[in-house]
Amino acid sequence: MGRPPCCDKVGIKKGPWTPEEDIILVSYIQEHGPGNWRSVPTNTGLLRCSKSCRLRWTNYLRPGIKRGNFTPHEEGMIIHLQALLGNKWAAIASYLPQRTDNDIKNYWNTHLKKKLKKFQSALDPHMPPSDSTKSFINERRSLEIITPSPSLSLNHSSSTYASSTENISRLLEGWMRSSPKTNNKILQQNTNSGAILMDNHHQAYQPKAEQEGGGGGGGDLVSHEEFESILSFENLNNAAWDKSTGDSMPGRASQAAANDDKPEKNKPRSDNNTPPLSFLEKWLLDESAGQVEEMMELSPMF
DNA sequence: AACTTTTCCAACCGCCGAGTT
DNA sequence: TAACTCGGCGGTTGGAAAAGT
Repeated sequence: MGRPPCCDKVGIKKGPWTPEEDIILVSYIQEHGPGNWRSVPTNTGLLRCSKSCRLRWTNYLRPGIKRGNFTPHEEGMIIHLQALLGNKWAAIASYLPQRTDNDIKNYWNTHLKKKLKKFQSALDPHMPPSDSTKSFINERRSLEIITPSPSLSLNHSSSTYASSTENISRLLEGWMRSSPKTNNKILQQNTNSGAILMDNHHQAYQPKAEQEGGGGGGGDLVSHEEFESILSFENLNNAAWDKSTGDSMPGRASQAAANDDKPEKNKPRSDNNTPPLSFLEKWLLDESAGQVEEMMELSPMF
């Protein structure tokens, strides 16, 4: 017979993750590393299925994730890759190592698809741009080329748990204060095995309080630098992508890194769907991405 | 101010290929 | 070889926040 079931479907919790659950998951992965998701719920006591744990880690908690503020270059890459590969979000994400496939998929569905649609209708000579299109173009010029789009920033309401590494660092900071004994142990492990809480939001993400200039909300935060220095989890950080060989896949990088010593079965299916990196990568990064950027500069839509 | 509509995205669902027994 | 699960993927959705009326 096959393997035993990964988790009992009865009593499985669904919905948004709580800070406490995040901490439990992060702490567990700090200790054991990502992978073997089946054992995560049972070993941690989390009332989540293994899939949910993996998704949470992959999309939000793993180090190296950049959120919000897609740059024009990233937009161009996504548009180009989508045209080339179709809706192979994992494959596309492999060329944008700091982005998750879910993020790219969402961004495509909520932003780029609409923009392309407008762009196409704007290009249609029989359909002169409407006032709304013109204003969109102007808006795009002023907001998204010159400055990051407000809609893309992570200036979400802070009334709900935003599930960012920012919040995790905030939570862990309090957690470390409250139980120094236990946490020293974890810290010890971190020193050996590396940090989980890398935060790559330095440029893209600011807490709301800081953005508003108040600074009150972020005053008691442990800085990202502190966290990085305290917790350096190098073997969980993004796998180095050897661009010269194209042998390894970037993106889902921690997974890839974690899977390096695993059998082939655990490697992403997209491996098979992705054209050889050496070709695409060169084409995208050297030439076409430049063309896209050029197009985006020339085109008011991008 | 109150209500409605739209936007956005975190998370779930179902499927698939591959591995395990 | 069959029956089963795992990990991964893409599509979709629920609900909170934002925008509009």
